[in-house]
Amino acid sequence: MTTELAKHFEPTTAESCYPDWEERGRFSSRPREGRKGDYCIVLPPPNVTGTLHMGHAFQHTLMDALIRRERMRGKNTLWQAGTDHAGIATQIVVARELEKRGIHAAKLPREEFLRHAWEWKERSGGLITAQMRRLGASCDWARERFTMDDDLSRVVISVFVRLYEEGLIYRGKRLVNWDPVMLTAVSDLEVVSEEEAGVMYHVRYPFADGGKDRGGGIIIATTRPETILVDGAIAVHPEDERFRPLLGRRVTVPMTEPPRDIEIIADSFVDPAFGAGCVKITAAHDFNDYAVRERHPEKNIPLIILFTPEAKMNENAPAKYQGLDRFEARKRIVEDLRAGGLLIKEEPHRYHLPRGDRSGAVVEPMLTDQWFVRAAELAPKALAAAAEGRVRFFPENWRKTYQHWLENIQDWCVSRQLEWGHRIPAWHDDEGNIYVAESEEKAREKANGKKLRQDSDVLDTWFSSALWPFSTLGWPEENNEHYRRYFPTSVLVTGFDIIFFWVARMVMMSERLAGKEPFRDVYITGLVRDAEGQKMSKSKGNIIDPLDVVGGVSLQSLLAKRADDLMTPRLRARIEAQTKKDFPNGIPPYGADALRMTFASLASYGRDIKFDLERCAGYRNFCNKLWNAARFVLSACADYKHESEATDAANGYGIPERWIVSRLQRCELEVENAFAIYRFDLAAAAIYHFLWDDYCSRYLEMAKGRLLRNRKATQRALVAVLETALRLCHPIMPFITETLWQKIAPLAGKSGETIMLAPYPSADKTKMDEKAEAEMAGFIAAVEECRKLRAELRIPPKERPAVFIGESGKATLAPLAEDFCLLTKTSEIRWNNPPANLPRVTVPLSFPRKRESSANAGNNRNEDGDNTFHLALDWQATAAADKEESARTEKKLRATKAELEKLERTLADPEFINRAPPAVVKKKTTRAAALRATQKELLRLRQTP
RNA sequence: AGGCGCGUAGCUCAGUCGGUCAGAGUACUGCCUUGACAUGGCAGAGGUCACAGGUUCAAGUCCUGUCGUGCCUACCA
Repeated sequence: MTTELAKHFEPTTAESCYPDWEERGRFSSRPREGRKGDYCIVLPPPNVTGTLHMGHAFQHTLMDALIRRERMRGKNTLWQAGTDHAGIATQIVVARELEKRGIHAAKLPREEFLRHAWEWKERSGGLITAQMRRLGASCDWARERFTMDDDLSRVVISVFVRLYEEGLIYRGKRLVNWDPVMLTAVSDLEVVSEEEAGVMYHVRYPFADGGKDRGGGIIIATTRPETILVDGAIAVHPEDERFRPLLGRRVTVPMTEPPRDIEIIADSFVDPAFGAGCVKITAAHDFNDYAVRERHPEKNIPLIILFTPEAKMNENAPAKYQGLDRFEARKRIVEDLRAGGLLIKEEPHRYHLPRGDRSGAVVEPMLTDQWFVRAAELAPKALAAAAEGRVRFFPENWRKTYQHWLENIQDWCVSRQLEWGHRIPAWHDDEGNIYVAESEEKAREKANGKKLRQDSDVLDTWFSSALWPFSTLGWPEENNEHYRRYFPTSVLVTGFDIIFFWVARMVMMSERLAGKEPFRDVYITGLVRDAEGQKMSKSKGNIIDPLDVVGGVSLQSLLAKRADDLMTPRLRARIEAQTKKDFPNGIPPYGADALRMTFASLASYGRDIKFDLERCAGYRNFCNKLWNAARFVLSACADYKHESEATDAANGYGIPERWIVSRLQRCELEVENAFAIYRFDLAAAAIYHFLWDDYCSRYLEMAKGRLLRNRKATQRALVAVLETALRLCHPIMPFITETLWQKIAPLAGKSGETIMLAPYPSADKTKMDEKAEAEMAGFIAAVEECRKLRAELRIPPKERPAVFIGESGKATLAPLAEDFCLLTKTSEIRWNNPPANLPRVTVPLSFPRKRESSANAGNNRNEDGDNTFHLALDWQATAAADKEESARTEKKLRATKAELEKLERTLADPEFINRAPPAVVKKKTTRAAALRATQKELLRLRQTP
């Protein structure tokens, strides 16, 4: 060999092939002659808020595996990459960065802030794509996009204009979730509610007529006493007898200046059993209350806004409260209520507080002008796409979640009061008219040259994301080659956390605008969590950077990454302690292939992926195993010259060669079935077991002996199977397979510059060999029984005793006698029933189904009438080993007896015989016969010593 | 409150059509540095499949309920 392989797999070396792939255009989506179909995945564009996390790496691995496999299967493939501007998230990050440099983002002119944001985008976007490359992602980088690229922005604007003109977008004053820290509206999806401790205040509103009945007023319960100031009504349940007499009566709102009266009205949303049984109605600051007002237009319930955008008390509050923060105001008002004798009761109360998911601030329902999409009009087609199976979910049950949301869909607030994003293409004149157009010029035309200013809002990020699958492919240019070829895309791979945010909205927009579904399949992945099942998050300090798993990281760097940014020292100390405990020596380098294999094997249909580095270590070992297998093959086949493919007979293939080839087909079939339903874990497991158990532990070990006897055929099998297996694993482990394939492929007579474009293996049924598999199954069983016997008898490893094998085993084992001796470290086989004084085991043989009834199967039946034979080692056990052996015998006997009794009970049941399928009856009968033989043998053994 | 999951070996999880289905990896125990690999080999121990009913000849698997647990949606002021 001119080029020796290192003794251990070195991931970094293998991973260095990436630039070559890229430079040679291996990832290109350009269609080629003779390709068999098209396959496209659009990458869910990562936010340019920083770097990729484990969840991204996980999903990217799966997408890359799909793409690489289809590329090898001969399709034109496009993996469309790109990043998302991620409006609010990025704006927060950029503002924070500026803060560090002493710049107050809020005070910057819009243009200046945007300049900083673009700088940040360049940096972050570069980091993200570098990370993806490091993990092996085979995106068509030449087509990489950003949601705010000029052409994509133009599409966003034109879609907005179109939907506006079609009446699907409108502007209106509506109650929206307002984030008083970010100073923007947020959609209901961006609000997280968690239970928190609060206080329920019971407050008396005096009767306006001065009546002293019922204690002189009505008592309401509230958690937000500060909003009393702008109450518009009191509501009770229409059938609540306690309050019925009060309907229509008026009460005075406490502490208003000048005092205001409001009416007691009936509305069935009030729960008589909760709180005081009656509710104050603050229509401008509560969604329920707003709805009450809409239901009772005749009552003219006032709609008074109490807060500034920062959630401070505005001019509608009495002078003494004006300018106070809402929570400060609450304290003061409670004090004043108490002083005025109107505070009847305070009790601790747990309730859900809505907070902005980005800022963490308590969100305020606020009446503002916003832009909305009439989602309810878009939903039916999106529902139909799923119902008709044009869009299929994997796993299927996520379809229900999708449907449920679409069936209950609300209008979508798409305006955000931010700098960073697609500016809404609407212009206002001084008279309050609005002109929606694709450019200022066009707007001015519509406005007859009036002085205009553009709406200062930008669009929700998800608005542009919803167009991503087709806008990146060239839509609305219907003739664009990529659009025609690759749309609808093949599969969307994403997490369940954004089914609402993104998946449903993409389908809605695509159905409406492109007239078809955006993707055929939706594969919903689980969410990557840490080894304890905690969600990975910066604030928890349990983030793992995927590249640190690939390349390793010292404890120091890890601590710096996790804790440096944290403001609170206590949190910092806790995270440092936890990190030191979890990774006392940092993280060793596992390599991209091992990480990818880990991700694949964790990708079952479960919801949570607990990421455990131990698992990763297992697959790193697997890489090393594969590496060393190749190393062995290369050294064993240094003198091998490939000759053209021939029949098994001409190849000189024996049973083991036919067996390993057959097993390979089976593995290929399993992988194919697994990929078809996105069960990457099953594909990974099939590959793992084939390579480790069948190829390495069994065939390769046998090959060591067979190379001496049947060199050429053994070499051919070793090389051909390994070469195919490398191609089979390539989609999951691209680097190691490319490196090894470069060395192995020439031996196998394969040409080609890269494994990436070599054909993907698919099972060849003619190479499945049931007979060889059955005979090898018998052989393997014999080897395992013999090894167990060795271990039980405590035979030192260096000893090579002879082995007795009963006559009925001869047909199966004689052709493999030398292999048997090699694998069991025995000297020779003596073909007669073991002498009675030696402990022996019973080995079952299996036969190919087709030949089961044929005449020669009978030759292998022993005196018990079942397909077994006896095996013993020519070795006198020591007393100690003997004692242990007899203990084991007892245990086996108990287990055998128990199973046999259970089986016999079943077989004795006439119902079972009558109703169960004959195949099952036969199976159990056979099993019972085998157990009886085993039991007989064990009983004999117990008496012999 | 509704919806969707989950509960299988110490840990992380497979188990598709009800019948070789009590499984894998990892951790653990013993032996082995044998010419691909100690990131390895051989062997071993370890589970009342959360619990209770039901359907069935047959249930980890299907049905009902209970307990535990997680997520999502909507919420009572």
